[in-house]
Parts: sequence; structure tokens; C-alpha cells
Amino acid sequence: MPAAAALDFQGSSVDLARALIGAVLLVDGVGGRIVETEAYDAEDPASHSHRGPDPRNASMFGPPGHAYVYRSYGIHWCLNLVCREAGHGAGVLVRAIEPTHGQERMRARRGPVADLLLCAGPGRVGQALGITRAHDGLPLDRAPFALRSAPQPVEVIVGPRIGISKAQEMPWRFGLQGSCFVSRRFP
DNA sequence: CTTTCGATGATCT
DNA sequence: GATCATCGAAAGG
Repeated sequence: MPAAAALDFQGSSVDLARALIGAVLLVDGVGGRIVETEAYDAEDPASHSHRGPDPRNASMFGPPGHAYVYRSYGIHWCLNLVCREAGHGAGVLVRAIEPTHGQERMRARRGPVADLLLCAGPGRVGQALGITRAHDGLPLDRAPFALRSAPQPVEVIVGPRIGISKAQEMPWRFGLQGSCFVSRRFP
């Protein structure tokens, strides 16, 4: 009887991205089950950490198990969970969550959208969970964050990442098999 | 169903 | 000036 995978922030971002599927993430009591992630590793030209530390990505080179928050297209806040990979900054983008906690607050933040779209996409996750620059660099094991690994083993599916122009072919997008809360179907 | 495009600001060349 | 780990609305098949 295998135990659910523990979350290892010292290992590779690909392993962490896979292990995070099914984990429960809350921010100030709002959130749910992670159903979609993408890995961004040290050697990855699509990763913000690829060119080394700078003011924006500093959190990716800080302690593992902390948050890296960045502004996307000038509009959205996107949340990454930082890990360390061969001493280099790496992280996992949280792309979609199945809402289980604080749905009223999510709806208030997201406006009049279908419940299936509350957290279906990295920008939507950021908005629904109230993520801002203030969360950048905060530890994930203390308030306002709460993170616990998947309570039971889950079936994970894999596909190419979304919305990038470099290393498009890398199969580093992970999803919960059969979930209708993912941002897009898997091939 | 698909593709296109504007919003909006930090970062890169 | 161009690009970008996006979203939502609009237009086209």
C-alpha cells in the first residue's frame, strides 16, 4: 500500500510538478486541490530563472518551499512554488485548482464567471486566491499559505506546456486525470 | 468549434 | 521597439 508522494522541494521541478497534482493549496483559507502544474527547470530556456538571478526572479534563487510570484502580461499574478535543482533556481507554475475552500471569496474576486473557470489557468488562480506581489518570497508552510501533499495517490497525465515560445516540446505540463477543472484538455 | 486581438506593464534586445 | 509562463471578448467557419 504505497503512501502518497511527499513534496520534495530539494529535487527536480519536474518531479515536484508531478507530485503536486492532488495536493491541497490554500491562501488565507481559500483554494483547493491542485489539478494542473508546469515545471520550469534550471536548464530550461523558457524558465524565468534560466539567465540567472535578477530583481524579478530573486525568489526562485531563495529558499526552496517558498513562493515566486510574477506579473504576467502586465495584468495577471501567477504563482510558482520554488524548488532547488542542482543549486539553481527552479519552480513549478500552479496552472489550475479544483476549488474546495472559500468559493464565495473566489467568486467575489473573479466576478461573474462559470464555477469551472474560477481557477482554470494561472492568471485565474492568482486572481481567485488573491495573489499579489506581497506573496512573493513567502514560505509555503506558514500563513497565509497552507500546503499539504495529496492525501491519496492520484493518476497524473502529461503533455507539452502552454503559452511558451521556447522548449515547447518538453512534456512538463501535468494534470489530474479526468479533472474538468484544468485550463485546457490534454492531448 | 476556431482564430484574432486588445489590455497593460515589466523585461529584454 | 518587441516580447511575454494570460484572459476574455469578438469575429469567422
